[in-house]
Amino acid sequence: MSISADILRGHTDTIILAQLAAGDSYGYEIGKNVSQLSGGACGFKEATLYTAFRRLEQNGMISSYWGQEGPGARRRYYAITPAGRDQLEADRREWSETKAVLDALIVKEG
Amino acid sequence: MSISADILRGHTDTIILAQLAAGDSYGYEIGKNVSQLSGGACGFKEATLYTAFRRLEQNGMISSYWGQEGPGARRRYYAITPAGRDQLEADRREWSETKAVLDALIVKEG
DNA sequence: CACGATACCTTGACAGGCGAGGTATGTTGT
DNA sequence: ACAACATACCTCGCCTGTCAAGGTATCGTG
Repeated sequence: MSISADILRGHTDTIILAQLAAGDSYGYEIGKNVSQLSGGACGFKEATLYTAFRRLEQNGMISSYWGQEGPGARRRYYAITPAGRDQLEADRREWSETKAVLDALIVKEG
Repeated sequence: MSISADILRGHTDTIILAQLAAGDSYGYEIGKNVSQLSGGACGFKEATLYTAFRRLEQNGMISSYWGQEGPGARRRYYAITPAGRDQLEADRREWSETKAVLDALIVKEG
């Protein structure tokens, strides 16, 4: 986990939306995927993840439903909403600008 | 201010260190520089800035001294310490990794 | 039947950003 | 002379997102 929580802060929702843009998924899986995709550089703590789901659902960015697996641990699936896709678009644009701005502020001297 | 505070969070100290790496400066000036360098995309609120100075000084990343201007508003100058430069190096490396990881998580689908 | 993996959830503490408020000096306009 | 604004500093307390710690339930394996 070489990327600190404070730096990830603010990207949590975006990362979740990006995962859901590829298809419905559930908490445990999203957590695993993020760890894997980041090469272990970062990952969500469970509390962080579920807090984010509540927030996103309350804001209408995602919706949820219980999966119909046979017997076994139940899963709550999440789906991105149209509003969520709009938000993701905006977040991606913001991320693009963030990179440019922080490169100017952090990487370059003075 | 198109870059949200939550995204900037965690970069505050790094940005200040990067500014001070180019030479001693004081709060008001650093604030102006950051706004300018970011093209108005982001900026520090005063409270944020001065909180960060306290934190950085307490952690030995910067030191401070009062400027000797003639009459006029007094300025407290800050200088980066060797430990601060080490931290800045580490932060820059982390930023580099952050860009790669978040590109993988946010920009690419699934 | 114990143990680990899967899978969900809540509570309370903590830390950083910042709105709101304050102080003091110098300059500029009327 | 006096108001208004820019410079320049500071603190208090709220808000929000993260997360350690704790909990629940099911399934497969030894």
